[in-house]
Amino acid sequence: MYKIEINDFFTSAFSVDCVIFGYSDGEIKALLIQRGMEPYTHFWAIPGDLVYPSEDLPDAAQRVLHELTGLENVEMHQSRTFGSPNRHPQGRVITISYFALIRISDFEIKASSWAEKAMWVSLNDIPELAFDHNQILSSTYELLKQKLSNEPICFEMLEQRFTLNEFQQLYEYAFDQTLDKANFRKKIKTLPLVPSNESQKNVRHRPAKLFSFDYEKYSSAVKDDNFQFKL
Amino acid sequence: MYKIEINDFFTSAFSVDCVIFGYSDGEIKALLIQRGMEPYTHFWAIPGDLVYPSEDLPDAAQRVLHELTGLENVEMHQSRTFGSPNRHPQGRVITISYFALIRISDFEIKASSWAEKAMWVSLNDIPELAFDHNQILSSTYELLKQKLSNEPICFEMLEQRFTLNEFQQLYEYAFDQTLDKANFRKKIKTLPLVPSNESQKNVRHRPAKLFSFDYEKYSSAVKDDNFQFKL
DNA sequence: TTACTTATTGTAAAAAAAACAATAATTAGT
DNA sequence: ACTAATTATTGTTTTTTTTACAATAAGTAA
Repeated sequence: MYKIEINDFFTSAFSVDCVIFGYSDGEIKALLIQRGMEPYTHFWAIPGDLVYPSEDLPDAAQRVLHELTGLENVEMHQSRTFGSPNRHPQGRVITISYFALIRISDFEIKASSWAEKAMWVSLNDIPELAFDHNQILSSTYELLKQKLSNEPICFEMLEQRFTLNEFQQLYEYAFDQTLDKANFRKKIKTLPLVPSNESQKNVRHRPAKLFSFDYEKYSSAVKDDNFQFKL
Repeated sequence: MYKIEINDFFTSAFSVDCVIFGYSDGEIKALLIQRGMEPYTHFWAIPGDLVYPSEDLPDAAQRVLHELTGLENVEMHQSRTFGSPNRHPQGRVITISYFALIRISDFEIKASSWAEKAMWVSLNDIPELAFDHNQILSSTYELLKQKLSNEPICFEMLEQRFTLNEFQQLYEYAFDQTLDKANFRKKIKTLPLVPSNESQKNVRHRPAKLFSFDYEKYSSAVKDDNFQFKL
């Protein structure tokens, strides 16, 4: 049997894949690109690419996302790592998936580098994706749902100002259940939601008031009162 | 500027690190080895090693754990991935950490391959470890604690038969709080705990009855009644 | 028999969640 | 100015869950 040498190990590469979630029109969406490059040319995919040999992973995620979609300054968190030996046709490539939630309207997406297109796709309409990206996306969505009930991250994808109904609907969508409106409002009374003096426009009924989430108040409540977000 | 070629990417390696938790004498412990090899010779470390170029990650975790500690057939789950460019002095090595919970008394540990020693170390007494292993261990312990409150994994580290007090004490240790015994027992009434006809031995007071956890009943309850473990 | 500690059951108070009902408010359109 | 439409908002009651605390019965080793 051939004896493996230390250098035989240093023959792999790794990539980062950036699962970016957004919310609009009552649906959670993911940012996808169309590949303009081998392999899987013209397939839709999660934005991702190889990591430079001396680049840190979070930096790589930011760089790759920017190169392919134009998105800048998006802070991502680690999701899972996928490493089947044959997941990449060009060699052994392990991928570390990262994810972030952003407000769709805050960013302009623009396909560049080898991305032919970039667009938001509702989680209900995800096509067949390149590599094992369907698996990456769905496992990251599970992680997202878990975080949604324990951390106030939904406000990263809601508009900066939102109605309480929009807030509720996001949860109803994610957990696939309807919630009692009155009780929902009682529950969120403990959260640091700041009412603005503006309201919904162009609706032919009483408009809902717009609220925003006060992150500072939230983190000081967590520290001082041991407050715990839970929905 | 030097143009990077595809082959420049395929110059990295990756490893798996196996965080094995156990419970005895009222403390959660981790299985550590002492390194008998460069780098970090004689340092204590989490059992881990490089992954073969065409080996799947879960397989690698099992193999490495077996080679270093003698443990066989331990099913592990993925924790996090650590990839700082300089975390390994011999090159770019990303590590994927895996973890498992086992019953200490069910296995005999035996250092082999390049491990000089292998032993269980209480989480209260973890020394300085090789590489970034202190960080890997503590972040995996956080993950463990999170899982402890949502999944019935504690029974993987309790003795196969345990008293309700031992069960309670494990939670008190992990979450660093005392619990009311009467209320704890009411809470766990919904769990499929099967009383055995044996009791504690060699105690000079009424012995506690020994229970075991019925995994089959649990999974069918999850499926049929939508039961959710929560402690 | 005694000391020890657990098992087991109970009760009352407090808090949280769920279910449901009623009223107030605001806008677009007529 | 009025109306239809629909949501916003508050309130009440019931049910369930959690918490706190107490008391008694029971089994074993010394």
